[in-house]
Amino acid sequence: METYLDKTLLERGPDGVGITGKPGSTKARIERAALKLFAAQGVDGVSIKEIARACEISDGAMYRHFDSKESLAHTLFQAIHANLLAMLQEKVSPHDGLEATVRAMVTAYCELAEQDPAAFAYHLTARNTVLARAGDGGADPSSLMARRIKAAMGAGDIPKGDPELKSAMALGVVMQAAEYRLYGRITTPLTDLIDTFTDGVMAVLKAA
Amino acid sequence: METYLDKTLLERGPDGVGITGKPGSTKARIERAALKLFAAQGVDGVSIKEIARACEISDGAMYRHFDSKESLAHTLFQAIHANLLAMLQEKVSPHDGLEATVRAMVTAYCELAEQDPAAFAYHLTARNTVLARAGDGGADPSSLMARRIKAAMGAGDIPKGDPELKSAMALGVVMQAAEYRLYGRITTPLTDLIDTFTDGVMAVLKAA
DNA sequence: AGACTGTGAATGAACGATCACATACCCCTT
DNA sequence: AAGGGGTATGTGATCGTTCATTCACAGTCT
Repeated sequence: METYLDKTLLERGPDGVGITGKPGSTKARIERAALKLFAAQGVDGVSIKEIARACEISDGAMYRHFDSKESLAHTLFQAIHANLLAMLQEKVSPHDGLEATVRAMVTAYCELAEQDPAAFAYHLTARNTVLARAGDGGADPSSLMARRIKAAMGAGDIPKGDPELKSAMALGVVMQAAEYRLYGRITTPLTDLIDTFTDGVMAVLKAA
Repeated sequence: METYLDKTLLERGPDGVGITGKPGSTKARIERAALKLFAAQGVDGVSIKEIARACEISDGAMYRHFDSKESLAHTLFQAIHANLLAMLQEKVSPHDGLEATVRAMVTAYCELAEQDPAAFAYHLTARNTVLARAGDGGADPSSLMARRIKAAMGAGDIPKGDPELKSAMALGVVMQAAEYRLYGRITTPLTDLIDTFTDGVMAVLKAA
């Protein structure tokens, strides 16, 4: 099942750079090829042979670097997820106010989406199929946001309500736009929209 | 590749009711079983045998009712899409103001999500993989929204900007929350949140 | 009799994974 | 500097399985 992701956008990512392997290494080339294909066709829609052909090695060689297709898909997702979380945590400080936290989060998503669209697209489509129900115990961006929102509610900065719900509504503002960008319905680089997103998210949070 | 959709929610849909076939008919039972499985595991993650077993018929009998798995998946998606559009168009009138239009759209999504979570979940995950880039020429809910937003911008009701972008941001408020609901992160029925969503969307649209 | 609906074995293709074998590279000893 | 053993890497044929689809056949209605 093929998607309609913007192919030129997918090619925009770093070239020989993988996720786990050293840039230029075979492992990195496998990861990069797999990432593009997973993003465009879904994990189930891609065969080992296809990935191997895309990075010009034999099927057998794949298994010198990864135990299985499932493990490759899982490794890639976890690495991207960890990377996103790191980008976020590096931008946000515990002393920041709500708006600064929102901006940090928006920026992290926008930067990943523009720097490495394939990684972002794979993360976007796979997050619900691989992330366990309870998540990793609140270590995901959304839980982090929910906690900040709860604190802001307690401090009276924004109206009270279900923090999880408000977090979803806030996240949606950015994520849906990012999805539109991946599918070519929006062409403005997301990094140019950080202010717009921040304002939009703040407006949602302040709404009753 | 299994997802972590809320299984009890998936079961909540109408039982022998399919999409195309008469309720209770074999065709309807196939459609219902396929819908649940597609929603939970993705089209590529489900085999014909699996669907057949789920509705207690033989593999061969499947082909008395559908040409292929792909055609079954496509038929289901198109029917749900058309149904969603009909629900929306029946609620919205050309004379309505922006807020009434927003409310109509929010209501359509929320009602489908609660009445038939499996159909909604499948629509949610499949819309990007099956809907062509240019869509069906603006006959999707989002394009409809974008047109209304553009008109409201022209009338000076909301700040000017890219209607497609604003439409994405507005849609995201509802869709991300709906996704959270499907994955069990929110337990409030979406139909109880129509006011909240409408307010949130309006806040986003009014934001600079 | 004839149309419709169902069965389950069969078919060929594609899949993920493994294997014996080959080549490249590095470090150690001479 | 030369040689040799070991490890890492790559190959492509091959395995058993599963896949979507087809088919001859059998009930079940009208």
